[in-house]
Amino acid sequence: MTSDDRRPYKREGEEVRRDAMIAAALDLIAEGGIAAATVRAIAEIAGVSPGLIRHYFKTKEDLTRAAYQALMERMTQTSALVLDTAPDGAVARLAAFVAASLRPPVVDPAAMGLWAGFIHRVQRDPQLREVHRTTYLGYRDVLQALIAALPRDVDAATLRAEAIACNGVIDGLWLEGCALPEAFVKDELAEIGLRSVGAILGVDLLAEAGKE
Amino acid sequence: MTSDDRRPYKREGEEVRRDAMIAAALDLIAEGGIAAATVRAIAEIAGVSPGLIRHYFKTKEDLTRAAYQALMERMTQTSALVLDTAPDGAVARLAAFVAASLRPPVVDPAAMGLWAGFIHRVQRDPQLREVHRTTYLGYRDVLQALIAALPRDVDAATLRAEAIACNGVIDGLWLEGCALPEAFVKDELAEIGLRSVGAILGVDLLAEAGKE
DNA sequence: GCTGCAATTATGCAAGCGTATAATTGGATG
DNA sequence: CATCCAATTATACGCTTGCATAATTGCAGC
Repeated sequence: MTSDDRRPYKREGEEVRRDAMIAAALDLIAEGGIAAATVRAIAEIAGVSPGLIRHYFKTKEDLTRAAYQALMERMTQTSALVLDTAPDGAVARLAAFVAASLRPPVVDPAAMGLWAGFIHRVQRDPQLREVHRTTYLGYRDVLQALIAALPRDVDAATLRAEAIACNGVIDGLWLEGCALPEAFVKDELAEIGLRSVGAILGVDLLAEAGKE
Repeated sequence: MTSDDRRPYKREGEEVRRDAMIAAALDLIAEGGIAAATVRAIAEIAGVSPGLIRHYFKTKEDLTRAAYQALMERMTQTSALVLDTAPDGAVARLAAFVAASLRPPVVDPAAMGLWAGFIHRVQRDPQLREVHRTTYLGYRDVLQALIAALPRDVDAATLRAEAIACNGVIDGLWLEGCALPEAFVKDELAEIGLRSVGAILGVDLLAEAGKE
């Protein structure tokens, strides 16, 4: 005999379901922190019963790992996208990259909340740590390549230090912009970033950025 | 009739107990994330029964708020402490302050984990947000005062932008040093920070910092 | 259309959570 | 040294959590 109040469902491939669960987890963490991403809540947003999560992820920690990896890949992808539409010229490209990193949608409180929510696990879980290291260094390498393309003459050690410093400026300003959005007027952060990175590198990025 | 297996205790003043609970909460969050800071665990580490927490903090959220405030005050205080023993001269004092912010014990993975753990609540809880704003701006004011003391001639708006930028550099480098401690050799971050802040302000901080 | 099986849902459980409330006790006060 | 009250502990309750397991169902292949 068949029970009649059982939720109807549609069969889906494994990938569809996994992606839906990961997306749901990220949405929940972004909005309500790690604590909000319970198995039941994730299931509800993914349009699925809680049991199915267990079916696709051996444990909740597994789902968390997958979500973090997806997040980092998405962020890296977004950064790469900025470069595709950047203008010609080394200085202009660097300026565009810096400015884009300090404006919405990159500067976004929700993104920071998401990132911060994972930090603790990243520090403890070696697998997550490796994902973090790779993506962070990947971003810095892109920045370093942009700096290296500038019409200057510097040695490798200086270049590395400059890349770290510029990355630090960008990260720090990004952080402050996310944490206290109302403390800065529109484009203030981008201007400060351009001026600071320019000062560190001895290049005028502000003039170049205004041209677009 | 008195029960005989009841835990003996010593009476303490309110402040002693509150401090102990706050310290216990911070320790737990630092080690195991926000999730580890349960009422029972906090009580155990504070050497107290769980019920007492409810007695001194109306709700757990209250304790969380107090812990965050204590954390932020401690961090600012630690950085500012250097100023007491800093050498004379505006440039040297600024250099000492910047360098101290980019070395242990300020640069500390546990501190970052702690900070990250609070971020989400900071974004949503207006009271926590106010604590964050105040302490953040407090730190920036100290930095801005140090910059203003430099033997230069700049207007107020430029000074503010410079303070934000320098704060951004420091925050960003601090973050990277905490997140990937093994990615930098000793004092590398401090040197990069000094060079970058110096470049932004048009002052040579590195030469000055080496003198101590 | 029937069958079989993976995909999916439903149910249950033990543990841990924050909080409320009642009972006990330490130690200053007289 | 008896008293008394705030400081403290103990107990219990209602929820939620992650996870295990059993029951059901959609749908492709015959």
